[in-house]
Amino acid sequence: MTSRDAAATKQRILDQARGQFAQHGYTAVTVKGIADAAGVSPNLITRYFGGKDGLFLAATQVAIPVSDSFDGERSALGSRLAASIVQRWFGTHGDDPLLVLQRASGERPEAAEALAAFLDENSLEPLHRYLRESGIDDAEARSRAAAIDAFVLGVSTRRRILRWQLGDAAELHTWLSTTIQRLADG
Amino acid sequence: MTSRDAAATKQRILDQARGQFAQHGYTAVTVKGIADAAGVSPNLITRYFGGKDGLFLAATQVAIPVSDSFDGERSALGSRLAASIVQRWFGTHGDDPLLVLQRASGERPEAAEALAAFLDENSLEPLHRYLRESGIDDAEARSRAAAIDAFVLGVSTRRRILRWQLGDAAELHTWLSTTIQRLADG
DNA sequence: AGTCCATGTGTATCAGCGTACACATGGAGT
DNA sequence: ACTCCATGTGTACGCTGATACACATGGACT
Repeated sequence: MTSRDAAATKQRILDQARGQFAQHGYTAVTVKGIADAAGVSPNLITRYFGGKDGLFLAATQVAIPVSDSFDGERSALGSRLAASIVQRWFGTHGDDPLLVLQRASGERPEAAEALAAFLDENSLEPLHRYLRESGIDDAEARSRAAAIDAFVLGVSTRRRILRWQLGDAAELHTWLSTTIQRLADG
Repeated sequence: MTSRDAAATKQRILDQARGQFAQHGYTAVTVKGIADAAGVSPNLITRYFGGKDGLFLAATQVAIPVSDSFDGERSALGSRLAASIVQRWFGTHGDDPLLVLQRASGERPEAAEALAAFLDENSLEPLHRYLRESGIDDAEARSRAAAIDAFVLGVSTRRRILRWQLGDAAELHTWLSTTIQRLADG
């Protein structure tokens, strides 16, 4: 029907793909399933993305968020990080490519690598640098950075993989904020 | 060949199944793959476990560890928990049914539920109770328990899903111990 | 030695998946 | 009005996965 707009159709397919991959991983998701959800024939997926593999690849292109959480006093680091996380979870529309990567990490080794690399670059390393620059000894900074990183990943996993119930945004912010601050200050 | 011992064969199948499910989830693993790895015809899986589903079910039966980590002073809680975790990771042979549950959580909803329930019962709740009994206000105890729980899950995910490198057992113990203690003490 | 059942295999079947190939059709440009 | 290509579909095909069915065989027991 008629909407005969290639760009929009592509986007619809991509959205549905991300949604299903984010929920069920790679193998368990079928091309036909995605096509049906997008209201399209399976062939279009082959045409537009070169096949299931290409579609998956396209669905995992992660937009790197410019994080300003690492500018400012350490006393408010927890608050800034918490705000950034809460916003990412409650504010963003559509499924997170990072979740797709985590879900598919067992079936596609490169997904695990990509996710690990992303977390290293965008969480672990910046944290480490920030803490060190705030006057903390290198080894200790590394240790605390790893703790915060693991904590955040754990919360994310609890919430998105295991469907955790954790109150509203404000409550979540408070909890994340104080916990992260605690880990940062030692 | 020749070993014609039903119990042993069953166990071999089960071990291989756990290994593959723990690595790749459910759908991506094939009955033939497990059978080959176990040196057996696929039919035996149908016969002994009633099919792929039954095998998965059998592979996720988790032996509940009697935890003594919650006996003792709070000042050493981190150390006791860390020891328990390290031992579980370095000491145990074979793959962890809990990892199977986590990996399959997207493809089999009941796996996600089972894992969440297990963590609630064996991590979150005991922690909450322990902290409260050690004289901490209820809401605060709940908050700290959730923090420790999420942190441990995060470390586990980083390590097992994303193949984290984190030194030897002793080093890991120290880090876990101090971090958990920090979260417990507030 | 002979019987019989637990233990295991070879082959066939059926369904579903990904995708290639031929075909339809709307709509922009002339 | 006509052409033509981008956009989309219907059908078919090969492959693989799970499992059902018929068959083989070792070894415990008489």
